[in-house]
Amino acid sequence: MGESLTIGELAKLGKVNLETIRYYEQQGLIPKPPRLSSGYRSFPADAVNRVRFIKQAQELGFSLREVKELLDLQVNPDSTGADVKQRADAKLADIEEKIKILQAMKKSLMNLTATCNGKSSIGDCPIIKSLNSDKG
Amino acid sequence: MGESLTIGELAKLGKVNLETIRYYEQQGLIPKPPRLSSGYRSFPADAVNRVRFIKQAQELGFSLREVKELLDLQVNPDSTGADVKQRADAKLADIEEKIKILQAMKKSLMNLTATCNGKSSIGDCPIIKSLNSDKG
DNA sequence: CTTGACCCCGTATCTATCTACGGGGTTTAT
DNA sequence: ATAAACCCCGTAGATAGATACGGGGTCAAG
Repeated sequence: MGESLTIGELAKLGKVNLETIRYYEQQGLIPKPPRLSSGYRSFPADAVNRVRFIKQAQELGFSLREVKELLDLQVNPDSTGADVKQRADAKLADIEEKIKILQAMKKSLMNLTATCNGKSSIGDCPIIKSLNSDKG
Repeated sequence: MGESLTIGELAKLGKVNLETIRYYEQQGLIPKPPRLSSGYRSFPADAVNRVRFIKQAQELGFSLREVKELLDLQVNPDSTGADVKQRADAKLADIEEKIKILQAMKKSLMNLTATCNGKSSIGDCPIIKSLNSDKG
């Protein structure tokens, strides 16, 4: 353990473009890594996890700004525990909301595949309807 | 019921910009509405649900292209049930994956708030680590 | 029958998130 | 010690998803 990575290695392991790494660094999503005497970046091995986390969170509909907020929850050591808790709770609410909606979508889709299980025409199976339950 | 909406009303009810409605129509996410003699669009009342669905799905990380695929599941009447089922199952897998990741994030966050419950400094509560369980 | 709010369309502009380019140093394998 | 492969930086270009602009019709109230 404790291997360090070049930007290219990190990009490959994180399954993103090399330029994306530089972009994330610029945006403060990845801490600025130390440099070798050559000027090359030298990333710690666990930077891979951070890159993947960013990508996954994005796929869940979080903007990079929001991802940064999530990451800052664990990084910011000068914020009080209470402050962190408050922000974490807000994120938690976001997450729970997403889960709820996804579960409603899942239910509708399962209903759709059950209803239209291999033959009948569909017309208007209620994918949309099962959302929009109550929120405004 | 059966009221029809102007584009402006639809935008307001759907909580999006008016231009966004035209954009969605252009992109095939909203069916082209009939026009009044004036040329004004006349949307059915339930277009609101569609707009909201689109927004919600986006917040869950689906691109507009993917949203369209979801919507087409219910609209396309000339696809066989089996075809629809296959595509629905694919979407279902996407959704379940998202739910899984969100649940992992939720767990980590809850752990974080529990651990750092109002006082201790945090340092490196494992938000990131609990993701990246196994997928590649 | 005018005024303000609303709609039309086409086109241009904006933001977020990358991705590519170009000219140059560095490392590595032969 | 040289060629391939990699990295640096700054800047430009690409893509998705809106948003805005501008010149002009339309509708409803007074």
